[in-house]
Amino acid sequence: MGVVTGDGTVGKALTVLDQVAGIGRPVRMRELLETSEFPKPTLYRLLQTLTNQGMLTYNTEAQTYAPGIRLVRLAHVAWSQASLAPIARPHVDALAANLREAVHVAQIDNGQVVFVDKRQASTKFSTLAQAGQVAPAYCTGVGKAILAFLSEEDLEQALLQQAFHQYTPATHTSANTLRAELETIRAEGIAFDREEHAAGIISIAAPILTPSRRVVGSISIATATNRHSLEGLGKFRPALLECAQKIGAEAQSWQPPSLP
Amino acid sequence: MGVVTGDGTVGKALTVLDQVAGIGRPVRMRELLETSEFPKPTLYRLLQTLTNQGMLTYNTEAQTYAPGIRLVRLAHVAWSQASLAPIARPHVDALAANLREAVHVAQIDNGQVVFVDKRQASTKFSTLAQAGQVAPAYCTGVGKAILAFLSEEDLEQALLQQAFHQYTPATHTSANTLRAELETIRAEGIAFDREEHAAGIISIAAPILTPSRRVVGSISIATATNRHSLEGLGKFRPALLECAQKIGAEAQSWQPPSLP
DNA sequence: AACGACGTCTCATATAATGAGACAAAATAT
DNA sequence: ATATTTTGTCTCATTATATGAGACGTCGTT
Repeated sequence: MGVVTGDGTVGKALTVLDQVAGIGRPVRMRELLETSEFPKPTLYRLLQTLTNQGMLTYNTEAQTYAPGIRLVRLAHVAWSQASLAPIARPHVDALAANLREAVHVAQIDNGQVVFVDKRQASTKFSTLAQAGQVAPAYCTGVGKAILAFLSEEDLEQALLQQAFHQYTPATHTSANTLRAELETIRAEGIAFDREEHAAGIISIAAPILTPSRRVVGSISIATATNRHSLEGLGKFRPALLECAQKIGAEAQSWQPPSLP
Repeated sequence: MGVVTGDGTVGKALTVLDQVAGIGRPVRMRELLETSEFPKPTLYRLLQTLTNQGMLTYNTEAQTYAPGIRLVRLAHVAWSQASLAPIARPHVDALAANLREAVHVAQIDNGQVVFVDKRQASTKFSTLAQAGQVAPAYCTGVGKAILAFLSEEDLEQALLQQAFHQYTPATHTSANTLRAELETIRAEGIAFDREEHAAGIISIAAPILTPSRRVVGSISIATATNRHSLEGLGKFRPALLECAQKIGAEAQSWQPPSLP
């Protein structure tokens, strides 16, 4: 599920690359080996290949691997072409200027949502470093906002890719209860995360729809329950919808990366 | 030079990935084939593999390839770990707030410089989309600022990687004239691009040195000759050095990706 | 000094990839 | 309307690459 297997050595190398990238800090080969599907010499060789190619970097003193500068080079190209963030950013900045909360931009990818940008009026917080974060679709505001507007076929496919793991008592644990809520989201144009993914975190989200009603992503305002209530978040609905509508208008010719 | 060959199928796939990413817009297989080193079925299969893996996306209507969402996911991890930008950004924002010009952050990669961030007080211009851009080291301010502070061994290696192509009459065309200027840069702590890479474009740059005098990158202020003179750029020297020093202090434990 | 942990290397064997040529569909030229 | 060209896709005999058990070396721990 998710990452396609059966693509020979390239697939294996990318699996290793994902594993290193997923750790989020420099990591030794031994630690990678613990959860790797590959035997030690194979893992070693794949790490060597990726390092030689600049996709990973190796710290000889600490004996650790980390993402490499070639990945950074590819990163920016990918971000500017394959994500909504360049189109969305000016609109999200305008929205965020009037808020104390952060505004997120997300897209769907293999049934998960990828946060591609986060903007906040305050510049205290590093933004891009938190982009690229992945979350489940079925229990996030941004995820449900996208699911609700997928085509019937894409929705069925996406529902098969949900784990329905119960993160909190509020989490959907079946496709059927989720379907019912998706109907409501379609009617109201807005999705809420009611502490479904993490206790104490709520959000309000709107889908980004092109003029031809194709869903390409979503935006959300997330906050902590000790800062806002759901009712309080509801007040952001008009501004959020307007912002999403403006992004959608510019995204008519933008093509989201298709599912593998 | 630059990208290591001899890494089998993974190396080939990454070469194709770079080619698609380097185009900067969706591209058809035929166009890729024109400059590809691979025969048609090989290129076709590598493109299929990368698309299956989510590193590229394929638009069936336009029959074009473009970077895929999996690359975006990897992108953000790489950017936050493998680039100086997260550390540098708050300092560069503070510097840029007082300027009309853009401030760039760069790192060295295989003898070239990679721009990893660009900040400007005005938000009119898309910033991140221009990061990831690569330029030669020998004829850019950021490049010369880094070269001047490399170890003897790393400098020799980097000089071998310079093409010394003459972009303008001001461009260095030999290692010897460059070495002389690197001495001056070391003495003054500042590098200038005197229309060496592009006519009409000048910049002032400072290396980012950790407390242990390791060069990890550089920052620069670039402008057009019809907006500033070199003398005018010289006035930014104290602020640029201070900004670089602050970044360097925080970068002591940060490890730049090592050369493959 | 002995042992364990971890990274690195070897090579017989297995698997994956190659690329010329063929084919199909769409686009272009006549 | 028909012929030709272009482009993308597929096949398969052959070649090249990759595998992974076991061994080895270095470093850390006991």
